[in-house]
Amino acid sequence: MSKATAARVLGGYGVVSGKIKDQVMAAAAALEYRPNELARSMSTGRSGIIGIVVGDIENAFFSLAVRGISDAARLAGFNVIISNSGEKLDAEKSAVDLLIGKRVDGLIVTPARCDSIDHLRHVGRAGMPLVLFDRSIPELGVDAVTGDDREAAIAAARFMVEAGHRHLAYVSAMDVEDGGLDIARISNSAVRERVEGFVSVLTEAGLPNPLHYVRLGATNQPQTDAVIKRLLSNSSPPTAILASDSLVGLRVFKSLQSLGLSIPDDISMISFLDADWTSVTVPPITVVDQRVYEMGKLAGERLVARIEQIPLAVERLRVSTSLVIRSSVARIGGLGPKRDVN
Amino acid sequence: MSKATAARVLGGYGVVSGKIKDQVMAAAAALEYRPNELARSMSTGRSGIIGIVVGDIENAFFSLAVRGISDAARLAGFNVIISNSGEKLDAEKSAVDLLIGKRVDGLIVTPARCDSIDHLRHVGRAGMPLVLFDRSIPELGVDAVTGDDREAAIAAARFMVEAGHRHLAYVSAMDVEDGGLDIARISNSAVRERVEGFVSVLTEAGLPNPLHYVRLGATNQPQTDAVIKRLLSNSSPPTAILASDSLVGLRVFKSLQSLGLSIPDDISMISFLDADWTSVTVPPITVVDQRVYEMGKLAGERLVARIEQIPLAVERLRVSTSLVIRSSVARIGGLGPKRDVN
DNA sequence: CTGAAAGCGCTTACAG
DNA sequence: CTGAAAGCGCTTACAG
Repeated sequence: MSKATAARVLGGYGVVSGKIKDQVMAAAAALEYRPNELARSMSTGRSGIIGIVVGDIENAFFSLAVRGISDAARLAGFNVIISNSGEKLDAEKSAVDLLIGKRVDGLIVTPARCDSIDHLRHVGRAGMPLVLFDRSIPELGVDAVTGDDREAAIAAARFMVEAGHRHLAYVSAMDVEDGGLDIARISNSAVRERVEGFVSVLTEAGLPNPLHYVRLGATNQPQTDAVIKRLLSNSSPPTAILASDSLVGLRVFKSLQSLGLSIPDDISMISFLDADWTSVTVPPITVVDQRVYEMGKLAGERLVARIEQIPLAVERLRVSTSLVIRSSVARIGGLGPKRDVN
Repeated sequence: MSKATAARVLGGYGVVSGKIKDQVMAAAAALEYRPNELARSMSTGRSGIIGIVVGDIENAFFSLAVRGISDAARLAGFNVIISNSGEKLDAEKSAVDLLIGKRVDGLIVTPARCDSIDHLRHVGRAGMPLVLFDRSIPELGVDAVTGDDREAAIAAARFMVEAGHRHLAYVSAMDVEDGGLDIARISNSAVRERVEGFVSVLTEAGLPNPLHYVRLGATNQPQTDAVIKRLLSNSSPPTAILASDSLVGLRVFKSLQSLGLSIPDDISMISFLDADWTSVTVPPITVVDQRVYEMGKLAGERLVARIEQIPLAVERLRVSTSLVIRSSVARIGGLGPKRDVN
């Protein structure tokens, strides 16, 4: 029989008689035939692959997200190929290029910077849908799935303020080039919005200098130790710290621990992400639960819808967060903070 | 000029004059040309992709390993495509099939079961090198990168025995079908070897019933709670627990905590893997440091060497582990265990 | 229902 | 140094 006929049954397209079909299947099984997906993709123009570029696969935030995306992808018959940018713009650029080269059917990326978008425009021009994850870039005109970062930070900060805290710090891992901190110029929209929310609560509460204790650059343990030490050496040091993600949170926790400070008696803290470690420390840590799996799933579903050309308005999808209250925030009484630290 | 010439400069092969080269490059840049890697792979027979099938990407063990593999791959000019088996044989089979279909240049897989290997033989027959990760299957005749699981378990068990413990438990997440426990039939070689090591120490120390407290099936929190409860309801319950991985370790920790037991006064424990959470608990947990990143890197390098057809004997590469002693194992004095639990 | 041809976008010899 | 042809393994119309 002809190759075309065999191809029809193996490829599952066209029409073939039952008898021949059986013969082909038998032969294919005997020869351990597996279709060459590469060739198939070349003809059909679809690779069946979704490309993902995340900041750091070792970060629980991203690995959970990846599982969400993968589950959505698998359900729709897609596979995923994952790249790590390490939150470096250059790595992100080449990852995107590579994935375009592999002719993925669509891309999900966590942009390291929201102010450098040429490489992201390429993907649209290459005819592939793109959905942004965790961070949004309105100018790009593509879908984005994020948390409700502003509201989350507001809830966390408000919780601390209501507990009586007057000096609150926000600590993030974001790399910063210059010393000056201009909120509007924070290039990661998630961090920017969190800081905005944080600052708005402090302003609302009539606290002075809301930006005073906002610190970026806690990218590793030594850096974090330095950040914390500087924070606490202040004349009226913060009594509560909001950590921008669970990695930062863990580092802050370790810093505090190594300084011999006890939580929440000496200092209070809240961390983003309901990570493993937050529930087994003493005390357990109050966290912002981000529902990352849902975020990933939503992003995956959205991308699939785009690939399948379902008509949809470009949107920013926000997944709501909630505060999981544990025991890391002290209630501070009467006149000013109770502390015995310096 | 001809397509062939343009292809030569874009593809970086053959010889082209400098002048023409510049023209082509300029035109390519203007048109935002990206080579179609699919087509390239079809012609060359190389996809530049390494396939990875892991048990669970959310498990820190695997995400660290994936980073090791990815780093090795990237250094050699390969990209990775990751699949999750969830430790399910069926999912693993289809992942392997899929990756073969994608014509990856080689595969690294963490076999869910070491006693079901047909699908793994396929990859060799499809002409692709395979390296096993974390678990070894000698019959398959392919490279494997593992920890020194036997020695690691021996070191951990010995540490406990030397601290005076006489009743030691081993808890793992492995799924088991029947109730009976036959070490030789544990289908995950890493777990089997750890149990062997564990048992050998108990035997050597002249302790009765070395298998008595070996428990599998701690696959989630409720299961683990049940396992722990059963263990402790024994007439002479274990005074020390060795957890087979960091997920099990965390669950065991939480179980113990929820029972109101304090570590190490009421009960001691050691966990495999130097995971995040193990250093911030009270007390910090003594762990088996598995150097997973190195394992991943080694596996990646080995696979690359195979892809590049460097002649090498088939080997099992073992990455040594070490015990990180913290404070979760109590020294038990004089006559029998000191405990006040039931 | 089945066959023969063209094409996907590259690379690889083979000529000129 | 450059061009024209063949081929990688599929799918997609188009005939029969």
